[in-house]
Amino acid sequence: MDPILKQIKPGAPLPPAFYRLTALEAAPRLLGQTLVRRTEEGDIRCRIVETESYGGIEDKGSHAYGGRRTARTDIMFGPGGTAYIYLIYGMYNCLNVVTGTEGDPQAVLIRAVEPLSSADEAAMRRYRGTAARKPADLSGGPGKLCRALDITKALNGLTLDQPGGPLWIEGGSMSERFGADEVIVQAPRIGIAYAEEYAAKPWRFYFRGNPYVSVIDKQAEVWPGDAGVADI
DNA sequence: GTAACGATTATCT
DNA sequence: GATAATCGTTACG
Repeated sequence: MDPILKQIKPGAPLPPAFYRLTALEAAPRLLGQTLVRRTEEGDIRCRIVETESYGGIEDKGSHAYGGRRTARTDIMFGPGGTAYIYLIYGMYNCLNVVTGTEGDPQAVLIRAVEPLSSADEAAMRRYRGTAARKPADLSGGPGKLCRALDITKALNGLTLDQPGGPLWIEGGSMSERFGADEVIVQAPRIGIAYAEEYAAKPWRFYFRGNPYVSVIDKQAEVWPGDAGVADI
């Protein structure tokens, strides 16, 4: 059993130590956890099913590459446990979970979620506006899930490690996280062709076969899991 | 000041 | 598969 996952309790906020992990350690372990969005009309709960790691100043795919600490990226350099939300292509917001320690920019992009109940799905459909014909249309993609959950830059910098705010993360149930046919796979990240040797790093993680995943990679390999991971 | 572009998506062929 | 949409951020001067 993964020593980090062992400390995650279903329905409870993720332990503070989780947010001190590197993005590469945290990204596969955020799969199956519950993202909760509190709106004026009620809570929307969904399960994280696809993530990407953006870690460190050496990662040419990261906004913080080379140590770029600007007004936009500043939140990535702070301690883990906050939301880094940015606007992409002038149209879509993207949600990241900041991890790591002060001064070390680490972030996990949330690329796909699935609603936990039909009520959650209905609420997400309302925010999306368009008729989602298949699951991935609803919340399979970083921009789509932010639309479906009404996540905008107004929530940038928000704390994610304690419940009660507009957005937080709770442990998912172990049965949900490790269903009989549920396997975590890893593949190269999406949309970072410019990142040279970092473009091919297999730092995208998702549940194989999950219909909400944004892009299926036929060459994806099974994530090896907890080998070599220390207790937190 | 200003130009180039992006961790994307919807729509059209 | 190709391409338009649309604007904040970034780098450069």
